[in-house]
Amino acid sequence: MLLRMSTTLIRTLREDPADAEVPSHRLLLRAGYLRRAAPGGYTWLPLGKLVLDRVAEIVRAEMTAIGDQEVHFPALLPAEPYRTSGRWTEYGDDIFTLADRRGAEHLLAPTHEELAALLVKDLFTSYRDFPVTLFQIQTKFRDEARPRAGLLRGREFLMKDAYSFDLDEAGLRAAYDRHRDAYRRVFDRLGLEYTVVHATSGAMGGSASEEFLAIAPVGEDTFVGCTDCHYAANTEAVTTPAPAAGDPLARPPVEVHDTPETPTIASLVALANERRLAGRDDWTAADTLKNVVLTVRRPGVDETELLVVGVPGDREVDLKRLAAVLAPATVDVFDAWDERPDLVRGYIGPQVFDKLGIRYLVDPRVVPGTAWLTGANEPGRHATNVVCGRDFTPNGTVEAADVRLGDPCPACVGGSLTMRRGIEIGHIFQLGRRYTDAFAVDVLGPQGKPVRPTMGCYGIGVSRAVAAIAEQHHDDRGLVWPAAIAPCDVHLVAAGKGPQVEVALDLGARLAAAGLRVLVDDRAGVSAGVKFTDAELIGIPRTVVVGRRLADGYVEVRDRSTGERAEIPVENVTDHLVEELARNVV
RNA sequence: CGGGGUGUGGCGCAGCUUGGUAGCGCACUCGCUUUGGGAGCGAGGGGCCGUGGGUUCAAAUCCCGCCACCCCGACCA
Repeated sequence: MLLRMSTTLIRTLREDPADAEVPSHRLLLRAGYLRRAAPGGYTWLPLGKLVLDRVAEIVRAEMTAIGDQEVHFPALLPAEPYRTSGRWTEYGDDIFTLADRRGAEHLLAPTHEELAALLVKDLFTSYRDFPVTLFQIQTKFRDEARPRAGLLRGREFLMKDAYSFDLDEAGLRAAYDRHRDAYRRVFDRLGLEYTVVHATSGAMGGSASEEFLAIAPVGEDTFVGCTDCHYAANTEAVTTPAPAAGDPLARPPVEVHDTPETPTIASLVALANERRLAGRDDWTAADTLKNVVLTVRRPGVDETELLVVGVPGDREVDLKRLAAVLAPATVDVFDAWDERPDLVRGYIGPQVFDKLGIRYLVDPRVVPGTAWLTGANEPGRHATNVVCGRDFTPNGTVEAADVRLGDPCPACVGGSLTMRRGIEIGHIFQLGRRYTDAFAVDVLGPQGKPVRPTMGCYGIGVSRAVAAIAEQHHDDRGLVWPAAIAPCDVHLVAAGKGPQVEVALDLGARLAAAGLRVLVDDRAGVSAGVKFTDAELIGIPRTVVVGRRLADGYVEVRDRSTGERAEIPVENVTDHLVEELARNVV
């Protein structure tokens, strides 16, 4: 392959585009890989398309290597299957919906679980046909509330999605593990530094789920790791170790105190110490029980219901974590205090929820036998020694409290949590039978009885992976592509007023004939300096300068990543580069 | 959806306070010179100033609405 800069649709920008903030977006625009064409939508220019295709090809190769079969579903779909599965309403505003000329409702698919299940139902009738996994690489559509950061969050993006079908749990686990391993090979080949974290399954439903996060400061996902062990999890999926339970009946009785003008935890703790409530002057926010009133709305239902979450007073309720637990229901902070005079704002205690019929969930730290300083459900009054399991009984526990640096690791003893940010580049799920149930996908089993397959689904953000690679592989001069996905292997720069352009084109043709992908900067009237800076911006692994030493029979070979330069005789260049390439690709 | 910011040739920006019909750098075209780290001189082309309305003799500039983009938050396989 030989691309000539003089004729290819490449236009580098000397300055940073004003509306591109993150490095990948800025550099992909500046170096001529992308142009913004629509809100959250980008045109891939020739260089960008080459990179995107190479990434997609690596993904495809690893998927087919584990026996997945490539198909291609339509992106434009009728609403019915999504109504049947419930996702038409669950996905809500994130789905692009449209009507055809007869007014029939359609959508632009955000993913294809429904279609995969229907396809298997359509074609397979016997247990002998299983297991099977289908995959496709296709443009996906989501009506993101806020597209941002170029390719990192678009409304239209390229995704590899795979769907496995197995007859039993063991088969599903095997398929899941097979994809987990394949994903590691994909991201290793792409040159990404990443981590695999436990995740929540969100609107997808199902049980086990892990996310692959490319580590980058601009990532939108915060994940935690452990200082001592291999534990890693998305913040939403972190579990809190519960303290040992005590005997609720061994605690002193509840005392109610006048605590005027203490609607906040800080003011309450200050007053409790000042007045030595319950004989103590060492109260801290962690001794208090904060009760946050929320409203929960189930998809497709108009009415909301009240939910109160109790957390130790030194923690905030992390709505993101709570929403992940409650999904697909959505949650908001309650603010209609006028409508509920029985809830005394700032002085709410859990003693009354049972009577009021309000659902009450607590942080795992609130175990039976723990005693709390909390509201007395009267203005200006709080109570001490309010004991879980004696004075109130929660309806369950919930992971809603914020996670902090230094919190104890849930997987080992003695480790503490660290926090970093990452870009979600892959996500794998054990879905179970949600979709096969929805469409009654049954096949004939060995005893002639129907068997219902169980599903897994596995996604890789292909276009997002390009951005993630750019985030991890650049310097202050431009992009520095790993050899496996660079748009070309060699960037030939013709620098000089003599026969350099002609020689460079000739050399380019020989390199291309030897199987290399070549970009030749054959632009006339462009100074050497401009060509060098453009080569650095574009970030192809090797630059070959055909310049002033040509007269002596030498060209210069530069390594974009290390900056190393070597003078090589022209006649040896082809062998030299072919050999280097072979070494790099290993 | 809430808060903040910005919309002026392809890109980066000035002009707006104090209305008078648009300018700078880069890029682009032509000519000559130059040619190993973002060249010089000369001559050019390209913008209904995001959009709709209003005020005014006159609006890029003042007023109102809308749209888009960026950042923070909410949301989000």
